[in-house]
Amino acid sequence: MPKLGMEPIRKAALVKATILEIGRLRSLDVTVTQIAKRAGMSSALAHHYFGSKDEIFLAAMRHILTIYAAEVRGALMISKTARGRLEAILRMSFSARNFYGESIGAWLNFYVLAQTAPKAARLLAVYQRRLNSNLVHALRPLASDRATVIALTLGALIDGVYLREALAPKAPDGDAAVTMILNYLDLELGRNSAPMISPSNSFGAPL
Amino acid sequence: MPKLGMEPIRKAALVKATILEIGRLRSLDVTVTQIAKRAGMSSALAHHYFGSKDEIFLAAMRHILTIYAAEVRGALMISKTARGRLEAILRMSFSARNFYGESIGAWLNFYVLAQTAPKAARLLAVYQRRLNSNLVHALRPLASDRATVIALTLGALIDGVYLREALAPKAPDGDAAVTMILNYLDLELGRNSAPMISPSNSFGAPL
DNA sequence: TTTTTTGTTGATTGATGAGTTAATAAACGT
DNA sequence: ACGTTTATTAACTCATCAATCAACAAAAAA
Repeated sequence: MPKLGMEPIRKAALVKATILEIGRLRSLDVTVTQIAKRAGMSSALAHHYFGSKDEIFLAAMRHILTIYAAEVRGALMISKTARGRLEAILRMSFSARNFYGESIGAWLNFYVLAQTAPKAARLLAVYQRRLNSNLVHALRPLASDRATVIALTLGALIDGVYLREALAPKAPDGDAAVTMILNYLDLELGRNSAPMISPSNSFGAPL
Repeated sequence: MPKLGMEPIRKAALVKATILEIGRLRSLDVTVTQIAKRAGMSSALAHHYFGSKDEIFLAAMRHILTIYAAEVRGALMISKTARGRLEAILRMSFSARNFYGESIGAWLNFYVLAQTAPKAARLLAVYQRRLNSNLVHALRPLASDRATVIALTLGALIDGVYLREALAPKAPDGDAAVTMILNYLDLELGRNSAPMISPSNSFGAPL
């Protein structure tokens, strides 16, 4: 009983199932059959729509990055101050959608995939460039010459916290992650002037 | 022509070959046959000595952690000041032995292994606890109450920088990594002294 | 000298899993 | 009505790989 127009539906289901399964097993050793079963279809159909397992993985990765990018874009638009934009980027990086069990597990494994799959590496490079560009942009008015260094450090910090959460047996705590990184940021910005609009800086003002 | 006492030699060769192959392929999808061949023996012999592929991986991981721990211990012993001890930990984390292509690639993959193999997770937990304890210990006299927070941040930064180097197509730069992290550290400690020993800082002093 | 222990490998087994094929069927266009 | 396109899967092929086995060789112990 072939209802037509199934392609996008099936593809979306497969992408979702892929992220779920990778997150659940915390490994890229997920079989196409597993993914397909969770998505409610046969493995043959998965191959029919995506051609290969690699393509399924790439589609899942693309999806995660797309969601994340959209969230950051949205949050940036409603942020007026430079400090607010930085905080927005951080909050989105550890938002509920991106920072829960399945996504975190999938992330780490995508990093691994990027080590061997050139297409995955390119996707990840795009994400990293965009993140860095966003950070530098927001930092420029606050720390003109040191913007690039701070952006690099922030990027590394984000990845590091993510990595540690991926390993932690406990449930991830996005707020704690953001607080920790903001602490570093305020330390950096507190140094050379930097118009301190925002609260929660080292002067002890409450959030 | 069986010379006796081969066991430790063979095992060491296999461990070395494992790290090399995982680093080279940047993936845990290394076959026992590949490892054994690089170590100059048959896959059957590898199984004979280690019993299973998992045990081979664990031995390799244990080896890397042992080397790293020994280096840190050694560096800590000859450091007199608290600040020197912190710098020592950082330098060792990005030292030549730990911070070159093969080891970096192996590291990231051991993190992945730890997600599924409980024994690997335990090993990694030991490393993380020891690192944190070392950091807190060295930080205590410099930032008594904030020591734990700073230690956590440093740990995340180390992992984050490592992760990014694992992905970068270019050759790793340990000095740059250390400088970046020391920058954060001095910022935290800045309030109370912190002599600027390190080169290549924002003052533009040449190496 | 016989027996046991240690070292070693080619060949085999058994499982698993990616990708293909052949077939069925319902919708759509003409 | 009829051929084409889209949806779908059971069954199959083919490759890979971890692990085991059977066998041989040499040193050490008895």
